[in-house]
Amino acid sequence: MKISTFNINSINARLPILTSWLQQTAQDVVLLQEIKCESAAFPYFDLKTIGYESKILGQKSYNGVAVLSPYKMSVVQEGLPDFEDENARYLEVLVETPSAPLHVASVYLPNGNPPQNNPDDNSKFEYKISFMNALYQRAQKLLQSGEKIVLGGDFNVILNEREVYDARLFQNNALFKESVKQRLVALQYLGFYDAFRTLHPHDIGYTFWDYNANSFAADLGMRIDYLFLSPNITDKLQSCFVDKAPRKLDKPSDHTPLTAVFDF
DNA sequence: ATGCCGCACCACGTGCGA
Repeated sequence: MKISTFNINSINARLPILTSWLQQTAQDVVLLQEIKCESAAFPYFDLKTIGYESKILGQKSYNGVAVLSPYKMSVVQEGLPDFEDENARYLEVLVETPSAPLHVASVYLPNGNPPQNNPDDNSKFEYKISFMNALYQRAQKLLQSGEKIVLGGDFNVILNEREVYDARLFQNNALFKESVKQRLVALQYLGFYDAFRTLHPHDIGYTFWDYNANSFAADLGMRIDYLFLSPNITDKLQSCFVDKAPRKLDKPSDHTPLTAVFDF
């Protein structure tokens, strides 16, 4: 069982990269973020042609999340429960894999930094905190179900100074605020395991590099994409790695996929 | 990196991202 998360930064701008990556890596479940389109513009047919069904929560221009799989899927939750959200940032799907039903969520957490033209506006940060609170509540409920669960996506959180190329530059950034880090730590204390860190306690695991300058070539990255696993699949985790190949292509996303492989 | 790039769109400038 191979599961990946990938912030695609517009699925239509990235369709050739996505389809060739899918064909080369043969995924069982893919969690996409920032598809940046509504259902009418989503490339269902192109993905179906290479063997993938799609469930999406779309939005024009911004945000938008999706789950791809060759297996039967049913949507469980569009958006977080008890959380009014005008943005498409959370999609929960039950995937009927050959070995077991798998409950997955594609998560695109808000960035939380203020708009450029209004640095004192903290409304986006408050929105981020509210989203994280609602996500915590949902995660708690999911764990109680006893199902096999993967919460994956772009969490827009740098957990500590070792997860970014230069923490000094992010001291006041919404990705690195104490209240934000604490909430992602709290999610783990519920019983969700950070797949990459579970198997790689010390390795660099950057998943994002800015488009600017030579961020990727110089490895000026950060680890902000995660696969969080329920305990009943963490013990079946065989490997977890950042797949840097798609980031090296022409016209890449600024993120690259994170992949986990299980022995079920 | 306080946007040097790239995306979408009521598009040739603006909003947004991390």
